[in-house]
Amino acid sequence: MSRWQPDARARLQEAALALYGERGYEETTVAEIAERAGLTKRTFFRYFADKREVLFWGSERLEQMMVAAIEAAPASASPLGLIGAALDAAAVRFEEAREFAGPRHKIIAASPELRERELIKATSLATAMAGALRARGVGGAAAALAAHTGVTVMHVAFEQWVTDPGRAPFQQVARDALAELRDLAAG
Amino acid sequence: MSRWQPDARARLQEAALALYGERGYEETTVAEIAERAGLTKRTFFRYFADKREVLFWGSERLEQMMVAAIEAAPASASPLGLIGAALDAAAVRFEEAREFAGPRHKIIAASPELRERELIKATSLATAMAGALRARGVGGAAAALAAHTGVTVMHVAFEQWVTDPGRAPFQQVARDALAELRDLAAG
DNA sequence: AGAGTGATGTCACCTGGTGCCATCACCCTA
DNA sequence: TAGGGTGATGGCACCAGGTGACATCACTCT
Repeated sequence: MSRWQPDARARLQEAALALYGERGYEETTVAEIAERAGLTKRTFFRYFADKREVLFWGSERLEQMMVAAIEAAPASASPLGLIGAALDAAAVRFEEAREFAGPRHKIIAASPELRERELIKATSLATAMAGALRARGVGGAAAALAAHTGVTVMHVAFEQWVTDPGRAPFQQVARDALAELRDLAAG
Repeated sequence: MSRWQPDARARLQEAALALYGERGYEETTVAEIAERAGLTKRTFFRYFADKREVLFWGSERLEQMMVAAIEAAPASASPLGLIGAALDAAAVRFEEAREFAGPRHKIIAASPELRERELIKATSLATAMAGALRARGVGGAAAALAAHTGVTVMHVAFEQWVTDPGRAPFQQVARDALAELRDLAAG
């Protein structure tokens, strides 16, 4: 019998998601999360930089996957095609965590503090994507604009996907959203 | 002789700007800001919701001015023309506070916490502008996209303006940036 | 068997932020 | 002119997020 249960990080994440969902983010204390996970406040802060970050752990992984998708796209791809490839990669990631997406999204939407954190993650993602686009030869200003727009499209699609009772695959929703953008830009 | 000096809010803002600039945001405590302004911590929090907000007071005013500019634009204006009108209004506001723009921008750029706050202000601004665009007949999704893009252009222009030693008027920098965007979208 | 290592607990501490009540200058009115 | 609002401020206690320093204990390696 080991002294410590395994997967402390995952237990903390589950406990946080549950408590934030039950009582709300602000009404939940870090000590309560830790207790529910069978740990202490101090240990919580060893795994997560702050009370918000527990909901965003893994966002670097999404960033890596979308950047990799841009890097791996065929040489013939247009800038918008590269964004499409990145969105396909995001689809894979979102479907992986499908079960948590809804509750997590609801919690974040309800708290300004968490929305702030989400926005800075989105900016970080857009910056990384812009770098990847530049490496693929997309011009500087266009790269930043395309990346930010791509992230905006992703959020729009995510919102639809997560609130859609039928739950069409994210990939399809995202592709539709991107096509809509294309029409808007053309029209 | 009155018990209180006038303009407590302005004094707190000046003290905060000075201290954040001298020591950095995180290294400055609210008690220190209050003391420098001849007040107490408790009073600081009567004027500002938190330690960050002292740098963002007045952002509703910018929002109002940009929205008003969209509402007042000639009926013949295109969506991009409406964004241009909003940027002109922003120019008026920025030139008003020209002397503080540089230090303030530097402080915000140096602190993730402050960047988060700036991002949520930008989102709020974009949302308000999108509403004004819709009221002017711009279609729903296009309105949101145009508004967010407009705010992005504003930030790009601001960055150039604030770091430019020659300090061309913001209006001119913003118009150039908008023209660049137009070319990108067309090309 | 003993030293080393890594995850955790414990404790003290600082700071942001809030609720509650006291204080005091000013204004208004009788 | 006395006295009762009123509004801005101070003072204080308190909670929660977050951190540094050190102790503890299971496990591993030699």
